[in-house]
Amino acid sequence: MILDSETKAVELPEDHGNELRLWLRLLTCTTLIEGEVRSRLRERFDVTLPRFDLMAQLDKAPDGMTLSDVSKRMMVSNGNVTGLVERLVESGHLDRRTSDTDRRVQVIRLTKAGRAEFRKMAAEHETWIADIFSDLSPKDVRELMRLLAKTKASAQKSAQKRA
Amino acid sequence: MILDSETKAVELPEDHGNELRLWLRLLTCTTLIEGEVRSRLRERFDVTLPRFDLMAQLDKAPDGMTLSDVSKRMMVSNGNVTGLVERLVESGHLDRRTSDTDRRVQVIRLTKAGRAEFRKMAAEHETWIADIFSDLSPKDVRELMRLLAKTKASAQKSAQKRA
DNA sequence: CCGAATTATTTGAAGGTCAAAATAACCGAC
DNA sequence: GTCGGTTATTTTGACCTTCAAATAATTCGG
Repeated sequence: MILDSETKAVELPEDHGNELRLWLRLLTCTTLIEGEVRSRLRERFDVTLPRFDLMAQLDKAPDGMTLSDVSKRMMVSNGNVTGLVERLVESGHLDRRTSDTDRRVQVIRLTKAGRAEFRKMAAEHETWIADIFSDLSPKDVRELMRLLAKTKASAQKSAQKRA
Repeated sequence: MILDSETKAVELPEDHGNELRLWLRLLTCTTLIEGEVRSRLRERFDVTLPRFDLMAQLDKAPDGMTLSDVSKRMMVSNGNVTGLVERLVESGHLDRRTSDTDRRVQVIRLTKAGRAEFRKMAAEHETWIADIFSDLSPKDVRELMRLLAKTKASAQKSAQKRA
């Protein structure tokens, strides 16, 4: 806080240019990589990224997940998941059933075919990612992991405060 | 390459788990921050992120931009920009005119009102970003900038190869 | 000048996304 | 048991997004 020539308190606008530039760079990186993954998934497997992501979640949960679980994990809205699941059940990748113990709950699982399909995609996907990051040394990777963890914590704290 | 017990050449599947985890963390960070910015923009100014981003591009270009320029800068499709611009012209934030020298080209600019509105939003936006990254030291910020630049270059190289 | 290739933009179809409202089912206190 | 609050999901409406095809205008070689 400083006092101006008329002795009135004014805020000194701080310079947050570096943080802003960092955010733009982070966004650019992610957009770039995401776009690359997206188009490879389409080309090679004719599948969208959201479908791939949903299947990835289910692959880690052999006993299935509820729609709410999925929506939390994927950080997307409930209504979004409804539609996504709808289309994947339609195409035979997912199995959906109402829970025995709570009739509000839908439990979804990969079908046998869905799982096989996903495993194929996942294997190739992993090599794409490796290639995309191939110019980073193991040390770079470790360091980025560390700094991004810190970033995530900072962002969560900021979001928390507001909520 | 190794030889298995039946003397047949097989690929040794390398472990790219770290790169994969790095990618997921990068994605999580970005999604988290983007969601936060998105909801603050909605709450405070009732504006969507894509509109804000488009206006941000135009704010840096007093003489306007063509739709193609915008779509390259924003890394989104042409058709996308058409619709976005359509709605912003409608709401009086943007001015759109056909180029004098090339009648295929549409030049768009911020209107006076649009620019004023954007400046207000941008100022506040910058403080949000600063807050979101506030737990990072200046050194962390520098280091992240450096590593993300390296990541971007690596990703671009990988995308290049494929195209 | 003419036609082919290129470039800028729009349109259309399908899908993804959110917030908010609606529906449905559970749960706990009476 | 039933009323009220909570939780799980779906629906709705608006918007964003992409790709591919269509339209329109420019450029350039001949």
